[in-house]
Amino acid sequence: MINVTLPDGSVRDYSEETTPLQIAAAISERLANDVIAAEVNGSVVDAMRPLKELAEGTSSLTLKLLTVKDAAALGVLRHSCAHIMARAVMRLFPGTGLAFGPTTGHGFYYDFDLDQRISEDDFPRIEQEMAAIIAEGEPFERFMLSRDEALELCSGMHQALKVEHIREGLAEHPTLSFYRQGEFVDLCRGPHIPRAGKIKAFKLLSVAGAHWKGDQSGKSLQRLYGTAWFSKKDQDQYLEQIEEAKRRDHRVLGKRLQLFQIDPGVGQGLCLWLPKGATIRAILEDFIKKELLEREYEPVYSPHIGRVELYETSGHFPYYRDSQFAPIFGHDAGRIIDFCIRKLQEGELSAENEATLLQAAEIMGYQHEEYRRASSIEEKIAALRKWEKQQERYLLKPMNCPHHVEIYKSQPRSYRDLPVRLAEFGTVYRHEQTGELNGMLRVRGLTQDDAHLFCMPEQVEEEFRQTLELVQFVLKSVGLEDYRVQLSVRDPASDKYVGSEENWQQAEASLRKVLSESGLRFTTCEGEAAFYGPKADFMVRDAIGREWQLGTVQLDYNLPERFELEYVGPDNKMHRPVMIHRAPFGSLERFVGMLIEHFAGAFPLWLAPEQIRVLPVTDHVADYARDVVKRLKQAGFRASADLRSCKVNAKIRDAQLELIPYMLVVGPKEAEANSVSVRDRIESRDIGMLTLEDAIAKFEQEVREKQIRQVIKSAFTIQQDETTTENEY
RNA sequence: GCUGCUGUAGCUCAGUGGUAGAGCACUUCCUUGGUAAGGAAGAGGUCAUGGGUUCAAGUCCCAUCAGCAGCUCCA
Repeated sequence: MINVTLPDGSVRDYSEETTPLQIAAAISERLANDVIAAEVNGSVVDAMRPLKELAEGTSSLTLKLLTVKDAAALGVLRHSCAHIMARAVMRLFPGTGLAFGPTTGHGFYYDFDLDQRISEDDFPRIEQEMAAIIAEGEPFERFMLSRDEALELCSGMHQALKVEHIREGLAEHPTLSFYRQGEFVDLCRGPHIPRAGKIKAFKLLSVAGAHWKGDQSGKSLQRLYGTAWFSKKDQDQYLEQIEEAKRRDHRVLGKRLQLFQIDPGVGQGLCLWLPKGATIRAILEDFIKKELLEREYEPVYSPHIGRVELYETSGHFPYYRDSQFAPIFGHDAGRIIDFCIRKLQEGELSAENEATLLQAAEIMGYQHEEYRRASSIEEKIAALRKWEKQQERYLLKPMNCPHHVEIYKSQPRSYRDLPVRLAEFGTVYRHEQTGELNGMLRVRGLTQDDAHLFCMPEQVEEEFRQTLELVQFVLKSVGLEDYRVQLSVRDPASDKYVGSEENWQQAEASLRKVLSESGLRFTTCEGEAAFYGPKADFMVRDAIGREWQLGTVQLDYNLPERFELEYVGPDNKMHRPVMIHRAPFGSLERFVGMLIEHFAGAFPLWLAPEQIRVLPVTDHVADYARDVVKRLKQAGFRASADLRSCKVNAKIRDAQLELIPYMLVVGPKEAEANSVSVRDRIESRDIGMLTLEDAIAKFEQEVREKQIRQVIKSAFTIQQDETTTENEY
């Protein structure tokens, strides 16, 4: 007998062969019908497995029956739907190789190894086949095999990837679980729904390429994405949210509202801020500048390029070489010498090519006596490097920190001067892979609202605390109040990090301590730290529930060491300061792109590029309209008049579509009374006639308070983390 | 960077190997109006670029460039 504790606290004994499904059936037939899976001792398992398996050798367990009402059950449903999709694909495309088929935040995918291309045109027949499988309602059956049996089964089914995975990825597992549904058998950890009929709504969404085990050099697979739900209604809501996200796309709105442009003639990932977009950015910049002055930051400016040595010292150049724009060489032969060094290091330079390259470098003016004398590869590299260092080499700056470090070093610092807080809207350039570029969200030239704080070790926690407070303050000012912090620490097993063990431990401990004390929600991510230090990233949820990585605070004990930063302590000895890198918005491109989507283009009054438009009813009141605009501008508003000789209806429609917060309709009546009829974009109606003074006072208050009167939200409320479930099998 | 899809007027998009199309926007004229589109006329094109196949290419093929989706990456 097994002792089972149910969520209501009741305890009962069941025979070892009893399944959670049978327990449900004993309670009520309806419950049994609703059961999707079970939660035993906190983990989700099949409802069709006998208790003795689930108890894992013990004689008691806690059991929760998961039904369509439990979010955890949705993942089980979707994973089963992935199996059904795979089954349908195998029926329609014989010879399909199976890779992995996990669930995602809102659905599932399955990777297929298949020569024939699946396109969206194939979706209807795949969906039809899936519907047929679901209608048959066959059960999912679990069975266990030894490694040898599993290998035999998978190779018998010609599933080479599964065979490989059992041999390599699952080498530690003595036995392996499989699930059978009709003729379809798949190596799978489970759990699954009892029968296919539980799936009430599903849809294939897209097909795209993927790599076997996420390895870029691995086999190319076709990934089919889909979603599945307990009800048609849930699915419709989800699909509507996808449509809503499309409607908000900042690339579409940015074009329609003339906020920014990315022009192939200028270059991939290089953003042109059009006047309206630039206005939003300028307002945000002014807002932050003012805030930083109050918090005793000092403004600095630094150039867009710097000597390569600067980034060699910082470590950025060697670490991120492939994602930077190529260095600018002052000497014609610089590029050839640089190429030779790299190829020598990689051992890929043939004697013939070496001679050719050197001859070319010589023609360009490289003096190579020392190189000729070199007898080993190391000596050759040293000779080339020595020459290289005598030449000018510049890099478009990928980070602002080295420049700010040099500013710190420009004078001797006393402990009395610390903390030194250097702030700059620093524009940096990164040669992101073409496939990564995405509107303003991922660009090659970006401006960070950057600052570097240099402080004594004992000041670190207080500075970090204040920085967290600043980030929270600025996010709140734009109405973003739903966020969590992700603490990214190093992966102890990796060697990509610079600096000593003590420094890392100290940095991570400080961040963790302050975060814990702050009361902020935070999660820890191993292996996500920057190469020079741990960081706390702000993950902000927007109006329709999507999460964005915006602000970041990073703690750095390493750059001060690399650049040998110092200050004179009270003991009259030299000490090493600690650096904090921080950017509350992250980059202005990304931040504004995110804001466009968050507000769906309808910015609050204090941020709207055009705040007020004056609409004369007839040409006869054009002069009065101009006068109103003039007075609005004198009061500090961004306003214009629509003086076209068309009907006021048309002017209103255009202003509404341009998402201008307020429209002031003026006709003979208003001109007579020195007043305006205010139309509110949000309410989409006339809210009455005010004197111009009263209207200005109303708008001024709204701007002063940074009121956010409307955030267009999605009706969609079912939200889960966008994390893909770990897919061990 | 990889896999796939896409590229026609300023925008959104039709276009079956045989003379380049629509709606909106734009320009001009008429209209002078009261809270989401008044009317008419006009202008606007190297069909992304470069090759190829063909009597004939926007349409078929190849390459390049750019965009999109996903993968991989993100200081």
